Amino acid sequence: MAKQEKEFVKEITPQSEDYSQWYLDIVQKAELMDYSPVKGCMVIRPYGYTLWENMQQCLDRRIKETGHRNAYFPLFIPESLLQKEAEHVEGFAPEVAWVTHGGNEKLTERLVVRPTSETIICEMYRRWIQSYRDLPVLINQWCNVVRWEKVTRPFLRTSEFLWQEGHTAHRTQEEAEAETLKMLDVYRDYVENDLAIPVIAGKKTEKEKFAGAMHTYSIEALMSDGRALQAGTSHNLGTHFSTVFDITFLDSDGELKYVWQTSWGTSTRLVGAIIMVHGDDRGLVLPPKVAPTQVIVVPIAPKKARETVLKKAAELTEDLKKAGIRVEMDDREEYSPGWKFNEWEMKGVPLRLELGPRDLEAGQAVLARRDTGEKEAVELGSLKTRVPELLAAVQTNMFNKALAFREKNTHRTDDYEEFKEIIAEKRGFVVAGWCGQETCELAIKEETKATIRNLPFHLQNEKAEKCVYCNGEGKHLAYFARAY
RNA sequence: CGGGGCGUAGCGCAGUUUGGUAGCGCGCUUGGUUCGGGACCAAGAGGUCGCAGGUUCAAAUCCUGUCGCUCCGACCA
Repeated sequence: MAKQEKEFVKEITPQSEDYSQWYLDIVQKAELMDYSPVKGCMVIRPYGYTLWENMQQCLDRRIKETGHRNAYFPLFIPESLLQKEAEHVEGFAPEVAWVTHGGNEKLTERLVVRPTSETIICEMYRRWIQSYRDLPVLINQWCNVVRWEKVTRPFLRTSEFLWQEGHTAHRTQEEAEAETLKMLDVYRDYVENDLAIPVIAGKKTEKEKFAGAMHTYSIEALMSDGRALQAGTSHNLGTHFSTVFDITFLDSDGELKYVWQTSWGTSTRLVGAIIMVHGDDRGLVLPPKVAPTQVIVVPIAPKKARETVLKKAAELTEDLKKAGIRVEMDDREEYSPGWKFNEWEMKGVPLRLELGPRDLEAGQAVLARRDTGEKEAVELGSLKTRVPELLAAVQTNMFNKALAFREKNTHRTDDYEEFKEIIAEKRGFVVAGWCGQETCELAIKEETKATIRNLPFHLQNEKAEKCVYCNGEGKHLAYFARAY
């Protein structure tokens, strides 16, 4: 079977041969994106953009369900605003794009193209917030941001990318912390249930936190090559920004106080995660909940039966569409059924419905799953119930498969030699004790290229034996990995 | 930003060593036959050889510069 697969999809470099090339082949051949004339930027093609739109919908619904509303802030930020929060500027200065001219005239103050919108949003919050009655402010924005990257990869790191950024302001520290954690959990729920990607939720170390945050939480996923990917972050900004932007409110006790803020984001990078968590040598494998096309109908229409087959196939397509399924029929005459099978598998469509003369005679259709390759014959009358069942089964199976892979590739050790060996050879996550010292964190990074992805919540009550590096007291259990 | 690789038709490549009419496969167009895992026949279209200079009677080929993609390292969603 393995040999056969290779033959079928000659367009795509096998993962085992060159994982990076495999990834680059997929993003282009599956028509998710194309390179643009602008260095480091990409064009998201309709197939990729529909995927993104579906992802947006899933997350946007959750963001709204938790009481947030969408708004839009400007693309340009005056230099003086960005400069206000010292840590924040320092973090972003090397990668901002500057606007220096309007037409032919030099601007009196340079503008940055937003790398993130904390500063401009804070500038507005200062005007909008006066009383504790104005709080909390719960706003989200879907937009593009620009970070002048030196090394780019489609979806994973591009100079311009799409994302959502939530920005909230609260009356108390406790409320802000609760919001930060709540939104991280919204991300976890979204990524696990809609994208079928299991994640580790936890706290970032001081070294890895967002520039300007009091502390940062993240969800971390494991790609099929054993490298980790940060899938979403949620920051408790404390009063760092409200202090410098002077966002104050009069509390019920008559005292003027600074608001407590949060911000949180996920980006088109998650498209890259879907590709690398679920994809195989045949191409993309898309989770049914976000797949642009959930079912592709391929009629097998030899001349003598063409009309009856096409008619029935169109009818089935219509029925499934009415049942709320994203279904398309591929009745192009210039391609053979086999060619279409490979094409749609490469594009990751979760379910294929084959309908040929033999099926018609038997009053059935064949359903083929993208995730397992399994085929089954289904009575035409049962399709409307069987298709949703199978889509749900594919979704669940994809998550379980990814979870099993992550568990298999998560190793626990307190021995540094073993640690190095795992990171170098097996990759994946290594769970190890850490003393909390940045010196150890840095040394490990230098020697192994592995970073602390986060200090996971699910292990926060468990005692670490010792620091895997210095053998000192183990303050935390940390997830280490090489990361994208 | 440092080190390596690659830029020739939409895609994958040959041609560069030794300068002399720009080629192959796939794809594309037209017509016909096909259709249960990338079908076949026939006839066509398509390239300022990444870009800019230079050497030469003559440059895809030699020299200089530059841009892009990519891989490996330092910074980031």
